[in-house]
Amino acid sequence: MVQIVTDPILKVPETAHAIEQKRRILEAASRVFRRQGLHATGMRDIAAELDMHAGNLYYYFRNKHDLLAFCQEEALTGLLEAAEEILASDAPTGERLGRLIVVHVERVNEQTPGSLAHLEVEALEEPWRRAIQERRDAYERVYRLLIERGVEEGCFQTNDPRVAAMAILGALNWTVKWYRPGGRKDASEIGREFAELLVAGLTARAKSRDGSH
Amino acid sequence: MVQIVTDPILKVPETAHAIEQKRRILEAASRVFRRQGLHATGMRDIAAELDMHAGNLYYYFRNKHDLLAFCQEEALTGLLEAAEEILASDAPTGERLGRLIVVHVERVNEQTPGSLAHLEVEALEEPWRRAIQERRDAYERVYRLLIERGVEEGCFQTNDPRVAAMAILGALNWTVKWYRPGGRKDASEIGREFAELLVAGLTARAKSRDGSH
DNA sequence: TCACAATTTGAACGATGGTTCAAATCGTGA
DNA sequence: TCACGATTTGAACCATCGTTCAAATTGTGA
Repeated sequence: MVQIVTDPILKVPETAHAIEQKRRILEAASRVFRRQGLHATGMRDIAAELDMHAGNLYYYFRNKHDLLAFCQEEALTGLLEAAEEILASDAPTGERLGRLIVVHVERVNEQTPGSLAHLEVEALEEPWRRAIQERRDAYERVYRLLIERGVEEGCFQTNDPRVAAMAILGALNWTVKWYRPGGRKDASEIGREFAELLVAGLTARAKSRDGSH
Repeated sequence: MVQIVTDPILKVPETAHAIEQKRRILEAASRVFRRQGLHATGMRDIAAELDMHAGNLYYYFRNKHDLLAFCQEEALTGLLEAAEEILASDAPTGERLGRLIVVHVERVNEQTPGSLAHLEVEALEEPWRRAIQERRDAYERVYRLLIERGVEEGCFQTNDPRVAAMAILGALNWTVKWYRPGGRKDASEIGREFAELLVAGLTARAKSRDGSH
């Protein structure tokens, strides 16, 4: 994982135990953030989730922002890797966008750490915020570039690919506000229905524009 | 404005000055909430925005939750009124949905108090939370019912009107995270482009389903 | 001008939560 | 078994923030 802060690196011996503890702390933090909400979660809550004391968290993380940024970093890394994989495939553009949508909804709703990716970057202070914001921007660009490519190919039609990308990402990100595992539909189904709606919104007008249907 | 808390009503003489002060406080609170973020805004910040002291806020509002709920209540009232007006019109269903979308984006981004409507209801405690959640649910139902009506009429096609409604509302609500007044496009333009994309996503497959085009 | 209600002030209080760190405990290799 | 590094504890500290309220100030009607 790329070091994302510019302060002197916190010196923790990279023992197997330390690596495992950091992973456990990040996972616990994500669960509690998701369950209680970001702002209602304190360091004591995260520590309690692991039957440890808050002081211990500071052995592995510089401060709360450091911990939160690691959570978001990991989530964004997962999304970016998934995005690269999908972009590298030779599927049609519309199908690629659809798969991006499904993967996004799945990852932010069904996997920890996941739900915090770029959702509340404003809860971070500098320099963590900038680091995460850049990763987030890179992820948004994936959507915009894919939409632009679709417009070039003639299979999408939109006046402003960036606005379309933001609309799509908004729909996807807002799912963490209302979707709960264990309901009538799982995140994959939600993702697929979102993909149908949102991709159709782009392709429909391309079809009616070029008259071929 | 309907009294939304069940605690004994805070006794403030309804003088012209008091009414004007509450309005000014709500407007200032919305501005600061919007500028700094809900959780980074304290009572002292809101008071400072009006060159007054935090203690004074407690003359007009029971507590911070009361103030926040008033903000959200006002925003939701505006949205619900606009929704009722649009539903009462005799425009085609797709056009009505489009107008709802535009009005929503405009209201949450260009008007104070606006941006806080149902965005962070989880920041409220009971009984304020329940009151706002009910209003919010009523507003979501407007979208779902309109989509269901469109499906019945054959101009929309979707497997799950509720999921479609949530996708649309997610796209709309997320605009407060990234849209800033003064950019290349105003909120109305953003709203119109959203409407094109999202309504097209519903109508497109209805067209391809019934084969008439 | 005065009495009184309305309104504002601003210091203080209590709770919360991030953070620190000396001491204690644990784990490991010799 | 022991020394030493790794890790954890947990109380304390400090800052912040919501809230209170006695006192002061302002506004208004008689």
